[in-house]
Amino acid sequence: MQKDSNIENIRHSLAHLLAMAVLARFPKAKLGIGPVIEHGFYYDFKLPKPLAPEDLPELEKTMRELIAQNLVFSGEKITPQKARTLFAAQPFKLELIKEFIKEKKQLTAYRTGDAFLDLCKGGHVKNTSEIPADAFKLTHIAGAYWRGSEKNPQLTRIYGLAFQTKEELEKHIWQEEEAKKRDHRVLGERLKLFTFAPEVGPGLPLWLPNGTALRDAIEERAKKVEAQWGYQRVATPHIAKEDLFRMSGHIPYYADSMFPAIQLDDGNYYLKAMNCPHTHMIYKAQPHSWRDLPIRYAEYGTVYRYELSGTLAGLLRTRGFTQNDAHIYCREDQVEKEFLNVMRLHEYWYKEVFGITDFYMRLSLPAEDQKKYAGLPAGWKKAVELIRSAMKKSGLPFVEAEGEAAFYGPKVDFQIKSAIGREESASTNQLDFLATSRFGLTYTDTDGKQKPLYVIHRAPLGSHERFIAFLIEHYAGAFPVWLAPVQVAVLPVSEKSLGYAETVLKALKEKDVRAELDASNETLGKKIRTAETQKIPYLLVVGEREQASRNVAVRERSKGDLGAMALDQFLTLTRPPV
RNA sequence: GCCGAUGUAGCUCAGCGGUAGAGCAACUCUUUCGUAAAGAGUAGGCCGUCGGUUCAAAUCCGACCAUCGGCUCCA
Repeated sequence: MQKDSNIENIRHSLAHLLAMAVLARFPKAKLGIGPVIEHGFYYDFKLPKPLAPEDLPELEKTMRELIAQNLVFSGEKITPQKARTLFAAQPFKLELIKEFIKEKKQLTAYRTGDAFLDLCKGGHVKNTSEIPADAFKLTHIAGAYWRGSEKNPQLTRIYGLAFQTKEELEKHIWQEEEAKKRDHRVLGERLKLFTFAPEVGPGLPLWLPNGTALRDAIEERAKKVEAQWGYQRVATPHIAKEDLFRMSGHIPYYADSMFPAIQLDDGNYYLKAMNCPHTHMIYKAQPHSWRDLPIRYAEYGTVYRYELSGTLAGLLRTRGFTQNDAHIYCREDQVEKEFLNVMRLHEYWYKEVFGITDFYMRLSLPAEDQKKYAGLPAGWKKAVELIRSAMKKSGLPFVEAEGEAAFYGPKVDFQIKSAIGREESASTNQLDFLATSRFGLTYTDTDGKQKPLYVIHRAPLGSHERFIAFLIEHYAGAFPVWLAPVQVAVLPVSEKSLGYAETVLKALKEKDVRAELDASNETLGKKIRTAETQKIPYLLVVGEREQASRNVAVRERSKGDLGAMALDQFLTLTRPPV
């Protein structure tokens, strides 16, 4: 429908109007770029003085006045020379012009009304009268580097939302507010999952008992799954000597992201930022025959990365986190099959276990700039071919992205989307063809000679921290029974039933159910309310009636009263579905 | 790290020059209760930290720390 194609034009036109409004206020402002984004638009400016959020309504008002003037948008092709004259006062535009000329692109400029001219490839409404004046809103101000590089000057970015109708705008704002209620930081607090302490430090989460129960439930499941899929578990320390990280190549490539060295009298020690080097030493501890391969070492390894303070965000970005890590050591002829199995494992976790149906893989390749990457082009090419082939065979959706590879090989990220559409990079997998040259990892082939080895790094559940953040938002805190920190709450109707409630609690614990007793001096209604807000899957109400019949009255989360039944019958309900 | 905003009791927030308040949570007492909030009372704060301005600072200014929204980065 025309409606859909038009919204982009409306958003783009609003970006121009925003630029006009800003120029009206700050005639000396320098213009960056003003593209359309998912729910609206933004425009970057170099401003003579900082802008406050309180200034946004005024800019909006100016934009509405401009809309009311029924201004005409008109575009024209311009010559490089003319472009340089027209935008002589706009250094960022001149930079773009220079680049476009180099790329031999046709330059176009768009005029809005008489006053405003912008270098722009087009996509506008014909007249501002087509823009609904009540369906956009300037939302926030943020800093953004010119052209996305921190080496460039930082500009002020103004974001706006824009829709076809006021109703759509309001609906979107409402949805954002709903999403905020699911924010893992909000629910993490309310469900008592994790916390942070200034004394411990930023980006270093503390897991409360409820959160730890969740971690343990996932980890126990992972141990079982990995045992079934042919992995062996290993464990390694959190620090290692500098030698190891020189060998791995982390020191030159990754040192900025590592916590600084601990200096001891036998040299420098570092907190590990990755588990691989340690695990490789386990592989190296004994000789391996071609018959032994593939060897799959799994571990829940805690790593520490000195992330920029401004990037820390709840559990999504921390400075210490525990990865669901494993390394698969295999021969070249095994790579494709192993990689395919890793993809199948992801599929199993996401679809079967967590009900995440919306996910895709992203193959990250090196940028044109080879300098940043450690490998030889030949090894890269081979590695990419092996991965791509496995990806195709998996039948799972994937995209390719340039310039985002790890320094030791191409990587495959799994992007997962939660029930509310938040997309997260959940898992990173790499094919490492440098382990032989860096660490001297080999195997003895049929001819008795040492042959080079491939290593697959995989982490389907990424880190506990990020994955749990995702799950909190995905389930809105209402975890399935097998994950719920507290699976059952026993609620005595009054203190008269406390004794029987304790008997029930004991019976549940004997069956390894994570159960709690609410012994507070409150009404039943209050106890139910408290338990429901804690998202506990099952509540067992026990009063004199239940005590007499040796039953429990079961209430299921969000479904309500299921009636009385024997405890054994109830226990069959709480078994995990798989 | 950079840009911007914010920082008051465990939590959510009010107060915004004359030395602090509410609701929930906690604790005590009363109540002994049948499927989403019983009633009363008590306690709890160096108003993020450190400086400055002022007769007087939670309130104004500065620095730092932390958090939030972005940028960059990333599990």
